[in-house]
Amino acid sequence: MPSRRADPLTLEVVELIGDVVTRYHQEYEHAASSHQLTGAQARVLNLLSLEPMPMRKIAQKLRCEPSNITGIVDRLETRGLVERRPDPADRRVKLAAPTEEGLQTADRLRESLDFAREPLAGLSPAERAVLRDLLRRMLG
Amino acid sequence: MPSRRADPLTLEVVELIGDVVTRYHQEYEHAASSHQLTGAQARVLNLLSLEPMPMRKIAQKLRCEPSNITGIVDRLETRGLVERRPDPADRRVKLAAPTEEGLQTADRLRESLDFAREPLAGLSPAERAVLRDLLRRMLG
DNA sequence: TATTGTTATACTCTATAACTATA
DNA sequence: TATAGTTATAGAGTATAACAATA
Repeated sequence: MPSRRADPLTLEVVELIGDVVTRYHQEYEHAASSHQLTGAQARVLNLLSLEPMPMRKIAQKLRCEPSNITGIVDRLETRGLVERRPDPADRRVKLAAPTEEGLQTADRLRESLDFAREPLAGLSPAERAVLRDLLRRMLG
Repeated sequence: MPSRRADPLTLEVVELIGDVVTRYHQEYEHAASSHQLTGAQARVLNLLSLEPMPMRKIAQKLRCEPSNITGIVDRLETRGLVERRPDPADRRVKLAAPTEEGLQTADRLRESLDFAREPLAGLSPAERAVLRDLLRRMLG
């Protein structure tokens, strides 16, 4: 791939997207650590609060090796936020599911995780629709 | 902060931004590892390729503790991509600077790091300007 | 044989605290 | 005293490979 020089406008948009990504991650980590969770733990807890799932599926969602999930769920389980249940349909499978306390933590986390909600408040509904359409096209 | 329920449009935009963040990070890590670098190493190398700087300043840019930078620069130095130079003005300071090979690696990395360039190719200049303005307002 | 989850291993990133050499 | 960089330490995330239980 030859290095085509992008125009200044494109470069600025690329940089702005990088800024959004940076801020998003900072606020995500901060929100997680305010609940004594790491970013990875918060992501798994959020995932499970939507729907209990096998360890392997968590790894697929997070795009990492299944062996990593063992440790992350171990730590959430030690904290009493998640539990492992047998899968009646397949005894090899363990279903990870949030406890009642885990669901509450996930809810409180989600409230502080809607980073974009505040900045979007400054945009009109029409502008938000434009932003939505542009982002959709960016993501293909 | 009470949990106000956001409208569907806002929620979709929030989710789309999350998708952009996810894809950005995946492509960043992939581009870095294609050069046998970790994400943190790639970020430091890119930073230094713009301008040599003291170890402490790298930590400020990356928003991490200075002690972490020692190891990251160590690994880049072992690879021959970065070198430590004395600061004539203050003998406590070590300036981290890219080697010739480090600059070349940074250049090749940058070519594959302009993630947004390709997706933006589908947007007209006018649409890019709209996106730029919306992102600017999001970032305050 | 193939799949699920785990264990063992090794590396990297991260923060904290203590150390050194300068200022 | 204060600052720059390092070292030591510990915890967490990650990938790879090998393993037991089950399909």
